[in-house]
Amino acid sequence: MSKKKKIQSITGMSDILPDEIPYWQKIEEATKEVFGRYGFSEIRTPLLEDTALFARGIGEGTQVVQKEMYTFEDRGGDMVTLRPEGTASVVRSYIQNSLYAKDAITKLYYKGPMFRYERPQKGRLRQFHQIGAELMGVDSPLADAELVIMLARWVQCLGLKDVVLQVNSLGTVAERAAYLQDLTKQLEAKRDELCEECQERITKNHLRVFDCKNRSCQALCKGFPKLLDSLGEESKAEFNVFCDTLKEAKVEFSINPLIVRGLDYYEKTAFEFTCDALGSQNAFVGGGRYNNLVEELGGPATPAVGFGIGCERVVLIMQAQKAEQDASFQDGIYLIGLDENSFTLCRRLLQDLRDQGVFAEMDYNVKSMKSQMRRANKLRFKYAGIVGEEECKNNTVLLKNLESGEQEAVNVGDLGMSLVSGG
RNA sequence: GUGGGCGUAGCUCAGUUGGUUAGAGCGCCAGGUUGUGGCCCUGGAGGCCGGGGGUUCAAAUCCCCUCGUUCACCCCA
Repeated sequence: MSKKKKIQSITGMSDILPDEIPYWQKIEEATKEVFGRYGFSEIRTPLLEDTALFARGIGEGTQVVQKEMYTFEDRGGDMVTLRPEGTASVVRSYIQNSLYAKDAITKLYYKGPMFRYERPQKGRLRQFHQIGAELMGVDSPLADAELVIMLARWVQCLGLKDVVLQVNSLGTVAERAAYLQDLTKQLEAKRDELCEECQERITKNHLRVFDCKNRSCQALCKGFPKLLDSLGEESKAEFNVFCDTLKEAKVEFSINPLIVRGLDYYEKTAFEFTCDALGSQNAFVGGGRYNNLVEELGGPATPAVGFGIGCERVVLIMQAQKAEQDASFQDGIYLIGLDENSFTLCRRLLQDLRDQGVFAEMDYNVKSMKSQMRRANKLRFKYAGIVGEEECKNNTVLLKNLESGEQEAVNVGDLGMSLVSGG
């Protein structure tokens, strides 16, 4: 090992190693398959955007914008930011490329890394990956429900267990503003009885008071009005349609009036998928409706609904719930050359087999048979192809099935065929 | 930004009240007589005990600082 100082990855930015890749590929396959079935097309946007996009889109006052963005000045003097979420970029692209002109309804999904400067913990990294979808051009609870149903099927497709879906309605911007004003008044009246943290929340995060762990705060909360109860008739009716549609599709959910979204643009429908396998950060999907964002970013007034999936969190669930890994043998052949001549023949054979579509491997140096056999077994190859003096002379390969232990001499020319048909 | 836990071999961890050449299991490599893997046996490589400073005759062990990591708060996917 070198004595030079080791360089390691940046805090909160981790490698996804080969062992973990199968989970990621399953997730990506399920996404392409399920989202495609619901009419969503993939879109890829840059990781780096004008800082103003997020400041305006997510909300100047949010914690994400104020404290968590990777923002810096580029060489030309412009302020740029590594995207902390995907929706703002998609909406920007939607406007910039006039996607609204192709059809009144636009369905897009994306996947990729996001960046937030936070303290890492279980299920939270500084570079993390999200899969998200946006349905633009429709203001209907049917669209909201469609997304949630799609997600439920996606969860099913991945085989995730013990998943809980919680839904809520935040009301329209006007309804929420009126409610918050009322709530603020009531909170102010009881200010002295609230804990220190909640006193701060009065001005910053009113709704968070509801899930304060402090017992006296909890007791007081029972007396405060709930946002869901204060909605107007229309919002309530829409929320009911949303819930009924989920029920029709046999999607189980519970109504949680405390579900709040952290980004400013959300209104009306809000939802979260959670799983206890995740620890403290237990939500792996969060989403909701945002009817003002497109206009806010300079596009035509366009209602929209969307969600974001935290991929690392999904991987955590899959790992926690994984079934026993089967250590079965995989199709393919490991070639073993016992001497220089045989080894050279094996190298040629290796290339032929690979060209025929066979998964084939071998060493780069002639080693003892024991050593080569051990590696064939370690890599879980179903077949070993042994070549020594005898085989060279007869132009054959001793094909050994490592699973059964049986072996037979096969003509070099027939090897590819017997592997393809017999494998 | 705040608080707690943990940094000893590639991995998981032992290491007694400070006391010789710092250990185990797994993994890796090589052998166990002629050309046969897994199981078993033997051997080997691999550690400035995260880094720096201090106390001491003596520090992996005690103290301080620092870095890293992890969990939680805040907040979020």
